[in-house]
Amino acid sequence: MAVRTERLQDVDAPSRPMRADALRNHQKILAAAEEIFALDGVAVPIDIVAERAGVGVGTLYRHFPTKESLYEAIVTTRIAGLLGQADEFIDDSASDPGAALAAFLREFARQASEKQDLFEALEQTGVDIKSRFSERIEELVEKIDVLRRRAAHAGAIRRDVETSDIMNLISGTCHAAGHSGVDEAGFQRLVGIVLSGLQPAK
Amino acid sequence: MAVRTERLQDVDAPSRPMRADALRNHQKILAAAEEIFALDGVAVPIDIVAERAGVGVGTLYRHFPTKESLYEAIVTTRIAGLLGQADEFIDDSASDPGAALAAFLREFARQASEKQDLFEALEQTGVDIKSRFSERIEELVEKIDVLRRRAAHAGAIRRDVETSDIMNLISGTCHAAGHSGVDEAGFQRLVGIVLSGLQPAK
DNA sequence: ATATTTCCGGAACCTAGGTTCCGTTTAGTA
DNA sequence: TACTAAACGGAACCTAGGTTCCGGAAATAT
Repeated sequence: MAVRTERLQDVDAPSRPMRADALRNHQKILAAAEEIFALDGVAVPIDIVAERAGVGVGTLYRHFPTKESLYEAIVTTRIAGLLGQADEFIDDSASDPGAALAAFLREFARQASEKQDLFEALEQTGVDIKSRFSERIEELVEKIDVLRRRAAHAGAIRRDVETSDIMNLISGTCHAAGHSGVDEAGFQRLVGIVLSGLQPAK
Repeated sequence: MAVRTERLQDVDAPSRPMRADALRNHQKILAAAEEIFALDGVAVPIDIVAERAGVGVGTLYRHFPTKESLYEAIVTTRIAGLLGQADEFIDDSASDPGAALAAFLREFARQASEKQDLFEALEQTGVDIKSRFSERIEELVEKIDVLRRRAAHAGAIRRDVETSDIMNLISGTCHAAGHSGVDEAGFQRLVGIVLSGLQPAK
């Protein structure tokens, strides 16, 4: 779940602590959005989210001025989680680079496949710069790039693939898998194919 | 281009041949839609298509009772083209099965990547059955399945991949490539990765 | 307990895009 | 050329979904 609660009023505005009910609603909204966006994607009407949170739309808009801002809050949290996991793989210098990359990508794909919102965000990588979490995605790309370079250096994957290729393959696969309703097993098979495609030609 | 012109009135309705201007408009609409859908995808407002065709919306709706019906007409034509090409690869018993599959998939992917509408249609494979061209896609899957089986039998690709896997990988890749604006070269690289991922483990 | 201030809820508003309607135009025909 | 039926065009309509507004509740401060 991992929800941000602190600092809900603007910086340097020591006015007053947020009212108790307001805080409660804020979290209810985040929780509801997390659940519903994951299941149905961002296309879900905002009213549904409000209803699920047991709150009026007006209240929802008081906390998040825009549907996109709510979406952004959720996705940013999700990506933050991935960033943490990426770091673990990067720091674990024990395992071999090829395995580290593969393991991370599998995890990455697994999450993207079960959180509609996440992959909907990913598949926009490089499109409209307007979305504010694009810099989070940049960070993610950086980290994957580290793993990719190491794997390439170790000869575990081709040298001519770029990190953006990897992103495209994974997010594309997630997309297709999501839309045609394959099960977890089938999904991992797809990722497996992509991973073996990344290996150097024999 | 390849546009259907015949039989625009219902079957067994020998009433009268279509008026000349009507026929002309019909084709202008199809041509405009083909161009615009390919470029901008199905999401483009219907008014734009009408404008591009130099026709009022009313006229457009006289020829195609629904936006979806227009879309369907375009996509059906596109898929028909692919079916033809698939047959060529199937009939050409000279070339080796692995190469035939790869060549067809490359061509398939190339077309999907340059026709937004096509891949938007493909990525719905298996979702809503309502779209009437779903049976065309079935046909396509059948043909790809022939190529796949032969390639598998010849040992050119793994035996554990299903045709739906291939469809998912290709259409997913098209999707991602389309959304992140890679060039033709980058795109073929992605397809290449997928293709080599399909090969048996060394 | 009362005043003050924040917050709540949901009706109302606005926009975009698909679809329909109908007065006008034009092709086909005698 | 005049008549009729088919086709045209685009204003108007309808719906869905995001966003705003404001009178009424509810917390917190005094």
